[in-house]
Amino acid sequence: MENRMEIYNSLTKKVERFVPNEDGKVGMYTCGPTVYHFAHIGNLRSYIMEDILEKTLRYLGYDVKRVMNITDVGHLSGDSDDGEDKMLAGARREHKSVMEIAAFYTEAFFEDCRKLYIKRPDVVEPATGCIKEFIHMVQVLLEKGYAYEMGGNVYFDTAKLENYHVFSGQTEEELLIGVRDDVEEDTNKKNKSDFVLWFTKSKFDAQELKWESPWGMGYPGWHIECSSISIKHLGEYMDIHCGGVDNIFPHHTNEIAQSEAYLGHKWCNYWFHVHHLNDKTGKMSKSKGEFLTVSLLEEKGYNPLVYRLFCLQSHYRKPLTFSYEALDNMTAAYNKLVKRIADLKEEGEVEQDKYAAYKKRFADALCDDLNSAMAITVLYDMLKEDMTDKTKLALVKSFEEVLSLGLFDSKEEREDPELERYVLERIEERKAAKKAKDFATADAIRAELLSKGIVLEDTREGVKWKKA
RNA sequence: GGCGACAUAGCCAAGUGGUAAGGCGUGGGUCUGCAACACCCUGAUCACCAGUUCAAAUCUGGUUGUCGCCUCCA
Repeated sequence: MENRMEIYNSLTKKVERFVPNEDGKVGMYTCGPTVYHFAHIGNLRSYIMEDILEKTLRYLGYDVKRVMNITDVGHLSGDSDDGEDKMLAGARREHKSVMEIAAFYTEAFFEDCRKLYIKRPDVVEPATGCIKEFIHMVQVLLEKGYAYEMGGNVYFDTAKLENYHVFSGQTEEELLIGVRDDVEEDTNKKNKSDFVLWFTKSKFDAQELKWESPWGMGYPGWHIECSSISIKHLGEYMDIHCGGVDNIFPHHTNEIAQSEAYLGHKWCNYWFHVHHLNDKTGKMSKSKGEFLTVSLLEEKGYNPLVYRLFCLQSHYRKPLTFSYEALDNMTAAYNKLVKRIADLKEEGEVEQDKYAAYKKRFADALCDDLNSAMAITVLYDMLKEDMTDKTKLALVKSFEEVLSLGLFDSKEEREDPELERYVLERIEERKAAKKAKDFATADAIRAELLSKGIVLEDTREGVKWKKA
């Protein structure tokens, strides 16, 4: 098939034509959440933009297989020996078992995704389900001489690689200068950048979850899971790997190191990284400032899809600053957009030439390094165009395959026959009152419906109503 | 200290060589029993300085600022 997608590749630092290994098929991997707490909306920005990427590829006709891991073990607060497992910290905080915590926050994560209309990946794999595969990979790395045992743990030997720092182009020495001083050094490591593949001994030894391994009872390091899970489901050659920019180092760097050492050849061709959501004070994180979750936005009266639109209006490779003012703006824009689409009628015929032309413009925008803001503009331009409503509706439906903004939701909501009958009755009564110049009664009816959450509007085409 | 990203109107933001898309808001107007909706009109020389060019927001160099990464983070 025709490959027309252009996408920025963090590996080459260039916008490149996207050409999958196998024509028409895409293997896509996403680093999933560490399920020790709720996801904040900054985390979700990545998943929204990855969702757009996946849906764009499908829109273009690719057969996409997308895999996501769930990190429910092995993600330490620090990668050195004294690190504390995030999961365990979460469990202690809430007086629950690690598995309970994992189950709860995994569910919460997908619930957030559902609210944001993020498609669930084809394969979702928890790390704890792949221990056998992790052990196998570590064994192979040991056999090939890329790993060593020291002090009870297995480490990856980064000195065995010529190009470990593939993303940054920095050398070992450069990275060491001025490095943070709050990290305790792990004296077992041969090289500073070596990382743990398998733990059996750590100062923090109260792990709930441990497995038998050739090196003793223990648990996997964080990086091994993504390599292993992706190879398990997508094979030895992967097309595109996604994640937030902060994963570039060390996580993705280490993934590449161990995967390519294990496989003996190039592993993943394209790396897609989404930049951060900031607030006025800087990067949004769980450890400072307001902990913004989807639920919190809902409590404050915001539709999660407004946040999705907010993300789509900016480029994934630019930092985005969150503010309530911006979200208020976006709410107004969103409501206007939905209303405009709800007012389209099933009239006329689809004008095929215009339909095709706008679909092309829309796809072109997305093919231009996922220019979602421009895709939204195409939507607005299309709605302004002089053509039948039927054509516009067909186009909105088509665009929604990628945008997933719930642009038809208000139409669906209307399909409540009982409510509709009642409202139409009241509208008739009001009409009669208005005709008799009894505006007090007319206003009373409008007020009554408003108290039930129904907003009336007198337009040129007659009275319209919607849920507030 | 090293590496990297970004800097466009009140807010969000597109635009990578030919004299600034779009959205929201603001102000004015049309319509209207009122309100709302809808529609029309309304705004910036692109952080700063220097350079390349017939031509720069767009390329080069520098300055300033903001943010990120350099083993917690999407």
